[in-house]
Amino acid sequence: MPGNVVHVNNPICKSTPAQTMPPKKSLRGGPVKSKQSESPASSGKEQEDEDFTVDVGRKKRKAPQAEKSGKTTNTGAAAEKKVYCHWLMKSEPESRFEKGVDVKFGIEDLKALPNQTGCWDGVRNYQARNFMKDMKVGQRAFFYHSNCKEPGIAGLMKIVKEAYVDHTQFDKKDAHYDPSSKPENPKWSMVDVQFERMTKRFIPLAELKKYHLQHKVKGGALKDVALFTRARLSVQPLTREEFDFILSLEEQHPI
DNA sequence: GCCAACGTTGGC
DNA sequence: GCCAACGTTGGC
Repeated sequence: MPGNVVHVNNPICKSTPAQTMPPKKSLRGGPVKSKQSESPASSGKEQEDEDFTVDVGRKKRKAPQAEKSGKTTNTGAAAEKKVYCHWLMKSEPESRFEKGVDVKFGIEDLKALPNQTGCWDGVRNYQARNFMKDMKVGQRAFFYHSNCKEPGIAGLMKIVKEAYVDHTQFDKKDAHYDPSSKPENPKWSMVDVQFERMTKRFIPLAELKKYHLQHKVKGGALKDVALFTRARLSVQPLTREEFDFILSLEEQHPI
């Protein structure tokens, strides 16, 4: 573990939710409490999730600047919002300095945190943030290694706390400080995630791309996967089919 | 290090 | 609201 937990910082996680830490490096203390137990969603049984769409009536254009998420221009008509239950979240496993701060945070870093749990902070893109706001406790996400020697999926994690204010937006020392965001009206959110397991084998981006290209032609689960159709999004939704297909690759020989 | 894709900003 | 300039992401 990082000598001092201190800066595991990335577009991601640092702190451990629960955690009481020396006041000094605060940040880390994490966001307040982490009641990991009583989580709404996971009470009772694992709700078998299936993707579906919800009628959200007409969209209210709130207004923040560029806050348009999809291309759904919505002129009054009823809008539909797809509900996802599976996710892919990107983080960089290799050191890189942003504003003097190392943003490295690979799956091993998550695993090394107390309770193998951390908060996914640093997301500064509205679409990605909105997807995090849609996440529910108990849902699974792939931990994707980006901007590194071998990009691809390294493991699985679970959402253990739903979206709440990302405190790093107010921290001048943080790599993702956002001076335009005010505490009275925070712009950015984060969720807490817990390491679940490594995938049985690393699933390289290049392999996923081969399937994507193949599926675009012949049809298949990955024909529209966000990893390629919305490549720059750091938090992406996956349909159940996409998630299951990718997970099944663990058992297959690489192509 | 290059650069394509695409998100954000800000003038008009 | 349009759109050019600019900035960022992230594969290669």
